[in-house]
Amino acid sequence: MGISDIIAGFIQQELEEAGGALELQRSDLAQRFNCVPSQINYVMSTRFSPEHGYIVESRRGGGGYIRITRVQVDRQTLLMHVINSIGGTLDHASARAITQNLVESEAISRELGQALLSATGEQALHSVAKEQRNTLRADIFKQILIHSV
Amino acid sequence: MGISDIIAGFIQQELEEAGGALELQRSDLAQRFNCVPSQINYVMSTRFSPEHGYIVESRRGGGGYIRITRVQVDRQTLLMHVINSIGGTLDHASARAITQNLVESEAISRELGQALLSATGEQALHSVAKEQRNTLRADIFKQILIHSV
DNA sequence: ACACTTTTGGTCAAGAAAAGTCAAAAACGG
DNA sequence: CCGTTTTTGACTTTTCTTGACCAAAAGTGT
Repeated sequence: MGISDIIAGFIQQELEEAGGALELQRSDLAQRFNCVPSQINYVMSTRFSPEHGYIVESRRGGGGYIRITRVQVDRQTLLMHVINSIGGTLDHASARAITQNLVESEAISRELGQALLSATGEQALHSVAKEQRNTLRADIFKQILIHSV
Repeated sequence: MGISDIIAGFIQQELEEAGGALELQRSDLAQRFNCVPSQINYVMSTRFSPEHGYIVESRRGGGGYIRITRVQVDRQTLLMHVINSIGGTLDHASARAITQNLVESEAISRELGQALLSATGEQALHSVAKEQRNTLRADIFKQILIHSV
């Protein structure tokens, strides 16, 4: 087991104790585990990405920090389920149906639902050839959902 | 947390109590927080700028002051302004800058800002030819904003 | 009125304190 | 052996702090 796993484990434990949100300093962590600071970035991007159910915010400069927040599981699993169920293409009618479901089950806000439909509507995609639209629509749709977690 | 954050927090609290407008003295503040006066200018320009929704006026000389007024911009006109200012194409860096401005001025929520960037990011658009992306990005960006009003 | 002094606030640039990026090198699994 | 994941470190960018010097408004004495 490499150092990345050890660091990830430590963070998860801390997160547990802190109840889901945690603020730490990159250089501190690096020092504690005797690794280069950029290792922390690696751990963040491979194990605490939105896809994994975490939000990571940070700030540079004096007093900088890295804040990790674990996102609600219910919502997350539902969203992941939806994301995975969307294949490589998505037609407009399906997009509408899925969005409506998500909004009604309160997995996403009405506002975000509107954004999903706006971003993947015919108006937005009209410059792209018809045969390409459903592929693109799937990509955009999934990207928005992934990053909304 | 650095001193800038502490000062900003203090001012915001005072602003709250005073109902949105506040007059203070630079040297007083500096003394209270034990920092150089120019630190106050730094806090003003980084946290109470117009983009953050504040107007700051000041006067030098005897009885000088710094007056901070919280102002709420009309969301709709600001959005329309932005939408109109976006031409037929939009590169990723500009999209990021505009989004950040909108979020910071509270014209859109952080969530919608994230959606904007997700929908117009390289990830989402990778299936489309590079030469087409900036056009498409502009379309998507505008559609989301238009329907968010 | 006018010149001088005092009292404020403004600007800018240097340096320090973080965090981010990216790609090469190393380690690992099949 | 080959492809993927991990580890490192050189270089970049952002944010914050400090201090020296500048500019304006008010006060004061003539």
